[in-house]
Amino acid sequence: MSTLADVAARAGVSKSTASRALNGSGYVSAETHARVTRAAQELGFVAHPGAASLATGRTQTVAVILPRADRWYFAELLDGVQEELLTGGLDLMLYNGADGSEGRARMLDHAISRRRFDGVIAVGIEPEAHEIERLLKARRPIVTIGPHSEGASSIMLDDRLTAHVATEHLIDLGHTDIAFLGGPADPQRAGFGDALRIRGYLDAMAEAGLEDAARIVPAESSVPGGYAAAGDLLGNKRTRPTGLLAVCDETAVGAMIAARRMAISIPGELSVVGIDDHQYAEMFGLTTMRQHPREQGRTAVRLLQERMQNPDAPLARRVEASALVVRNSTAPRG
Amino acid sequence: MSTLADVAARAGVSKSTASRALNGSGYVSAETHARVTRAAQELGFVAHPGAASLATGRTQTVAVILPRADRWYFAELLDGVQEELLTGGLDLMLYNGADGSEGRARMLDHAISRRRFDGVIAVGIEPEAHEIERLLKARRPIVTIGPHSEGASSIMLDDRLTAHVATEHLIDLGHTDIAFLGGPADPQRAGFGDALRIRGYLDAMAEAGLEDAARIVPAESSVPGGYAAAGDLLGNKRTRPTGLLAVCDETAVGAMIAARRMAISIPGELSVVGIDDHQYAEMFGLTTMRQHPREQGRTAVRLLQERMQNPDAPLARRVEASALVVRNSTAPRG
DNA sequence: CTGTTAGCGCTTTCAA
DNA sequence: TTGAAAGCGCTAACAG
Repeated sequence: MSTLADVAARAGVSKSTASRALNGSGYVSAETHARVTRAAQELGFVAHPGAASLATGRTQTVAVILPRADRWYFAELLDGVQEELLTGGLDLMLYNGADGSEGRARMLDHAISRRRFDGVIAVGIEPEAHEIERLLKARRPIVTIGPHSEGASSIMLDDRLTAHVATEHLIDLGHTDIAFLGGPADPQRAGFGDALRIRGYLDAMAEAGLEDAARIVPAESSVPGGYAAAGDLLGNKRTRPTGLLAVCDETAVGAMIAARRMAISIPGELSVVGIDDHQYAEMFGLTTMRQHPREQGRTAVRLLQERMQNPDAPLARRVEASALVVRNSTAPRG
Repeated sequence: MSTLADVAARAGVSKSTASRALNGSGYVSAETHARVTRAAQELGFVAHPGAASLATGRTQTVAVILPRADRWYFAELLDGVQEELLTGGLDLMLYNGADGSEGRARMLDHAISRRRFDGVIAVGIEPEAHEIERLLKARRPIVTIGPHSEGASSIMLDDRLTAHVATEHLIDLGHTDIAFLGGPADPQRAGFGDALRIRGYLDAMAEAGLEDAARIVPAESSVPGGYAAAGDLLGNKRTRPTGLLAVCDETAVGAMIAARRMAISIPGELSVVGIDDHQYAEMFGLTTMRQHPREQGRTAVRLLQERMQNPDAPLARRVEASALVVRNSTAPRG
């Protein structure tokens, strides 16, 4: 509850000197600095953020836009962002709402108009939604995680390569009938990342001369989603593939559970590869492409901070690689 | 970028009148009100939150303290909170960090000292951590979700009754050898909710004269946690229980997967009950006690708003009931 | 290196 | 019902 004036009085200096000493900006003698810091400490002084923001235009807050928190990937990301923000003394204002949901647009408007943040980390924003353009109008630096957008720094998994490598892994094991499990029923509406994963899968199939065998089975990115989709796909023994690349580990796990229910042995009769290296992958023995959302979150904060300090800093565009983690869900074609 | 002064000028009134018109406080003629609102609209005016907060002391922000975002329960809760906050035009400042984690205390101090929020929603705070006391010092209303604390409103599941009912369900089916799966290895360190669930389980067992058969098998509240713990528990056919109450659905699902791997039929040889009605419960046919974290989140916001508007409003203490949802994971003892 | 002086944009008495 | 004026607590020129 004490104000800068109190601190200044106690230290026997003016408010401006106190301010300078506390912010480390401008010249202050070592002795004065010490006196002021001590006074502040003794009074338990903490600057009123509203007042500071009014005076400087800065808020020490980062907005995080997230489609949802209930998937492993996003939750991990969020944790990483939070950790890194904390070390910088920045606050995290969360705006979570599904793409295209009713509240989402309203949320974004609300967020932007109140401009309560110095920077934005936007996760999984679809370029065609033009959300980035609206954010850019707020003239705050932006880092996207997922699809890259003009005017923003970005971090993304090399989705295409990831799916390519995963598919090749199956091909190398001798599989020729490999299905891709994931994406919406209407492939046109596939999210950016999903579309790239499908692309990588198709490329790899084509390179191996298997383009005719390629098939894409829509599935939600969740365990029940993978379970349901795999149920249909694996039901008929005649048409069942021997290899499966899932859009993410959750979907892959769902498929594995479905397979087990149908008494299809993994990896004996069916090899499954996921993408993520989800917390559950280990227990299911799932072969997968590992990515590090937590690290991505931390990196996003660092990139953002650079541009918050220097708005003219160049935009960064990071593409992350993933590594194949082989467990027991894949084996040579029987 | 336009300020209240701009709006006032455009509407041909003073700043104070404009402010009154926009905030709906005080007397303003209908005609003036209309003119001001129009002017504000045309200019796309939005009050600078920092300035408003400096003048009023209020921030239109609610802090949410969460142990983690990667579990279904917390993620759902968060979504509910966000939705409801949005309808009230409030912003959500997130502080997530595991109980007792290194950053957690720092986070809380940071949050409190900056007092950037008008109220707090604290999820799963353990009473003995004294975090609530520290929050109360910030003199902001608090709603806890989970353990109740003096001085705060609270919403909690009736954990004890829930576990009691779930256990009774198994007893009614004729089971006598029923284990509880969950809680830490050292029962003293069980979280508040977990401890109550264990209590409810023990009570029900005792009431049925089964106290000697009661046993508690520690397990993490996660699928892999349930899987690992069930592996040990179910391994020996001699000592294997016929009924299992898991601390949450994730643990229950893990146990079901473990059972299936060991070719233990559910519900033929083993009945399993969970708590939550998790997104996955349906697909696993899991019998469970349903709770509604999303609704709990919304309710928390409403309770908080009441006390934000009127600090003298009485503290609320809501205890929510859960309902038994019977699926296919439970059956009469074979 | 330090103090004085103006605000930042809004709300809120108080008088009119 | 409206306006003038005084801050809220901080920062940032500008002098000194």
